Amino acid sequence: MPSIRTRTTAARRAPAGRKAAISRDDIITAALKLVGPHRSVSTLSLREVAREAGIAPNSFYRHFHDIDELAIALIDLAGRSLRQIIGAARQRATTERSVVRSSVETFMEQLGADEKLLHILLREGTVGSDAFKQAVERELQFFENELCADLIRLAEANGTGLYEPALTAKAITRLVFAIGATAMDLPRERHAEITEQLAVMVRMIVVGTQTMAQNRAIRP
Amino acid sequence: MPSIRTRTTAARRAPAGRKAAISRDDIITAALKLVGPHRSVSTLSLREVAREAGIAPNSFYRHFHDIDELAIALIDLAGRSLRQIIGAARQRATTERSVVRSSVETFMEQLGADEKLLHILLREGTVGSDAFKQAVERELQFFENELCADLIRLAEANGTGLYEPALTAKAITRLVFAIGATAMDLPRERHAEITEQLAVMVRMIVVGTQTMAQNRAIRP
DNA sequence: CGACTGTCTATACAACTGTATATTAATGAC
DNA sequence: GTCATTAATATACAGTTGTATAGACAGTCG
Repeated sequence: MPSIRTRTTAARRAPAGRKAAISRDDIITAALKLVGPHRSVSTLSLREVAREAGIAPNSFYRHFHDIDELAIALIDLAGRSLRQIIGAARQRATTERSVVRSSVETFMEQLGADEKLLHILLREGTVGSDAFKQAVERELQFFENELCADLIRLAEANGTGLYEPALTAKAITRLVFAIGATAMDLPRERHAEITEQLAVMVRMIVVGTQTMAQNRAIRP
Repeated sequence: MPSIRTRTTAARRAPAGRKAAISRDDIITAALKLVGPHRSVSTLSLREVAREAGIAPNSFYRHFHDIDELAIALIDLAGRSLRQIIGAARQRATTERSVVRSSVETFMEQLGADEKLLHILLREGTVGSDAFKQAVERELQFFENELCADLIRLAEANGTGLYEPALTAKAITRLVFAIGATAMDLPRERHAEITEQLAVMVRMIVVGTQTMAQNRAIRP
């Protein structure tokens, strides 16, 4: 039966035992070593990750309740990282045309680099548990929101209209991720070609939304 | 050492043994019972399918060399089935606007019906072996080609231009499948809403490609 | 009628999985 | 130094998987 003094000086959860020899991040790093173009997060086993991290299988539970919790952590990490990269690229571009171009190009560059993070985001959206898919969905929504704000900003700056900005952003985001997912498995020589195609496709959506806005303005 | 008479009367592979008690299709049917919104083809195990089909695990090998071969058969089946359904819907529609509408609506209807086939196509595109992904890619290409032909036909009939028909078809196909994949996990009440959104998105692409074609025609 | 041939089943095995239990080792508080 | 607390481990267990091997059954042909 614990004494009253169980409550330590520090208000919440004072570490009164052995120092942790391995951290959550170490496990995440180990998991990242295992995933790749031919290995999806959802097929990782607890034991496999533990082996790669050099710890006993059971030690995994000290840091993650589930293997799914690990997967969600990976997805969050991937989303945050990619949003930062794309965001930086977008801020460098000012005109609308170059925003499309530079975003698409940066996206495809990340695909070329063997950054596992993007692969995770692209591939794991359709498999795994519900919590799993919701995590990917959440990241995509972040992208949509940022893109939506950017589209509105540019439309105002350039005086072009915008039909349903939120839908436009959604269409662009989903299309880019879908095409990116297929490009992932293709040899790198074809990436340039796909970048061109992707830019044209996005252009279609942008021109479409502008034209539809104009037509609505003309005959309300 | 086999005698020369091993070659039977029938030129190729005469069935001279026990009649097959179970067929490839029976196994495919069993596998279809197992997949669904929360179960992907790539996670099916050989034993599981055999159990569902009521046969011994080893009997599986008589009909499929791999579990991957089964998966590819499922993908092919799903692709053929869906193409037929959508194709029929498209033939019923004549004007361009109704082609977009009815195709999208038929697509979403299929999603609502608990047809496992569409689920397979939507979900398995990004996971599994290479042969696996190629099978899905092949089916998507079929859709693209048929849609492309339809777009050209309609553009000529209506006198509207078309900027890069193949790219337009690709953009539409990928977008519809991407949105469909996310809709799959949502409650059915929201399907109507998503159908509307999807129709607008596709409209954006169509209007975009037409406008771009016009602009190209004006200043060549 | 045999004999053959192909289909299917039974049994078995090694590898792997997630997790339960008990044990050891390290750290900070007293 | 002692002791409680906690991290990490070792061992173990039941379940699953894919597949190898060998045998049992049912048709067909000579």
